[in-house]
Amino acid sequence: MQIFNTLTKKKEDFVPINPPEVTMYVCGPTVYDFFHIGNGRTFIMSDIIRRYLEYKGYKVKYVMNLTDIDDKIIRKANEEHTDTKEISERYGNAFLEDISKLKIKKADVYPKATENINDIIKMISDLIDEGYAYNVSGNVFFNVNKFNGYGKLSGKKIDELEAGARIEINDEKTNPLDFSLWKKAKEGEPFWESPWGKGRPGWHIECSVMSLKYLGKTIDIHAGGSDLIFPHHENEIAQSEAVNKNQFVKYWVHFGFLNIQNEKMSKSLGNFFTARDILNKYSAEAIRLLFLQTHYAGPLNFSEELLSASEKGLEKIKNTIIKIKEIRESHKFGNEISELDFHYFKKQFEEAMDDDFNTPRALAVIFDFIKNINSEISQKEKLDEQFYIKADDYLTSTAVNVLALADLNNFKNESRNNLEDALIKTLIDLRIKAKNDKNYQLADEIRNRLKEIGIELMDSKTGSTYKIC
RNA sequence: GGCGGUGUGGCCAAGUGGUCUAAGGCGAAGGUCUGCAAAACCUUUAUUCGUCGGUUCAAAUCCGACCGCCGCCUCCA
Repeated sequence: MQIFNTLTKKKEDFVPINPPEVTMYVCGPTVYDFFHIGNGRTFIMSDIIRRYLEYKGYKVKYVMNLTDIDDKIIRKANEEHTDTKEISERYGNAFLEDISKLKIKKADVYPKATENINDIIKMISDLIDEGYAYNVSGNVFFNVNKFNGYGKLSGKKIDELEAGARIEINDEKTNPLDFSLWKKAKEGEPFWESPWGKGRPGWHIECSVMSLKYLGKTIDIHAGGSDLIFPHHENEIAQSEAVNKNQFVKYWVHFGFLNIQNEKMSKSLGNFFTARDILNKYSAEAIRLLFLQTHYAGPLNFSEELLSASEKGLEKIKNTIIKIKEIRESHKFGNEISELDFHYFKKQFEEAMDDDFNTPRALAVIFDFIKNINSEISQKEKLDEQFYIKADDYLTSTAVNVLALADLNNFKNESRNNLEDALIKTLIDLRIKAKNDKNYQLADEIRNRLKEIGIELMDSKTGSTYKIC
């Protein structure tokens, strides 16, 4: 398996430090608002990586932090005349709700900055003791010139950055590139006691601290949006490696932006949709399918038209899975044997995913598989049970478990509500009677009226099936 | 100014030296099945990969120039 590593700018063989364990850290949200669907791309694609690693037999330890204290949260709290805790809890909970709706597997831990203040203070103290950081009347900064490898992730050079000179001049810093580890509290701001006085942690330090605390000195994978490469991840490397004297991260993974009309979706441009709003109009699976159709590192132009197209494509996958399940449950098997090479499709799927999580290719394999399955079903009179077992296994392990493009629980709820099921079956029976009497007007009326309330009937030689939309 | 990404059919998108007259999805056209639908299947839908040159027996794929779009360098997934 190969992963493109931002640090080396190459695809590299994936060799975890301590197999079968894989440690993975993903930069989570700052909880000051609902997250937008562009942020959602990072969460979903990280989830795909995690799920595929599990498919490969790795035991993934997955940590995602929640930044629950920072300028934006303070500003929001002031605007609403409340405190930062209320804001961060509100949006932290909303975040957990939304990622759950997006069918993202839970992290092992969602550590919060404010719950790790002591560890943060400890790391800052260590950085000061070792000469990497300095305190200027209550503000502590990291001295980038002290850290040799500064710029190695983003490919930037310190002197060139200085020449760029778009950095705010701050008299307290010895170098404009130095970044805050500890921010002195201003009047009315929330604060924690520290050796440098009342204040709060800077943004970058929390990831270094929590990554170390929950996953160790060197972790396998650290992922996040491309906009975090500089300065956030660069700074994390500097802090962590300065203190730990160990390589911080083995594989850096960065996700491309979600664009709207070719522009990066962002809060500041105002061109965003919250994941929440999108989920009200489209299924989580369609959102996932849309994201999977583009490689994770490239840009993805987002539009509702594309989402609708994905919703259609998803139907094809879902219909096939439902059909296979129904045939298995009804035991309507024959004894015809399929020549279909299931092993080939499994291999193709794995080759695609092994190649830096090439989900567009993996999807092509799945769609190809589905076409073959349906083709077999429509060409042969009755296939044997083995065929359906293998087809079911394949789609469950790939489309359902790795890509989460279908939720088996939902299918069950749809068909297992006994009363509802019996009612619909009664109507179906009556309609078949009408059909047999060539009373097509009545038959069509039953079908149309059921459709109006969201129940779609589909006729086949053996009878009618239904699905709830 | 520095660094990076990207340009493939109507739309989205994979492919980075020969298997490419280019995967897959959406859309469109025709057909099979059906009382009609829906679903599904079959067939068709790029001799061409931003433009112009070059390297090579061979290029969407390598090199050069040019054009277009986007991003990072400031908080940002």
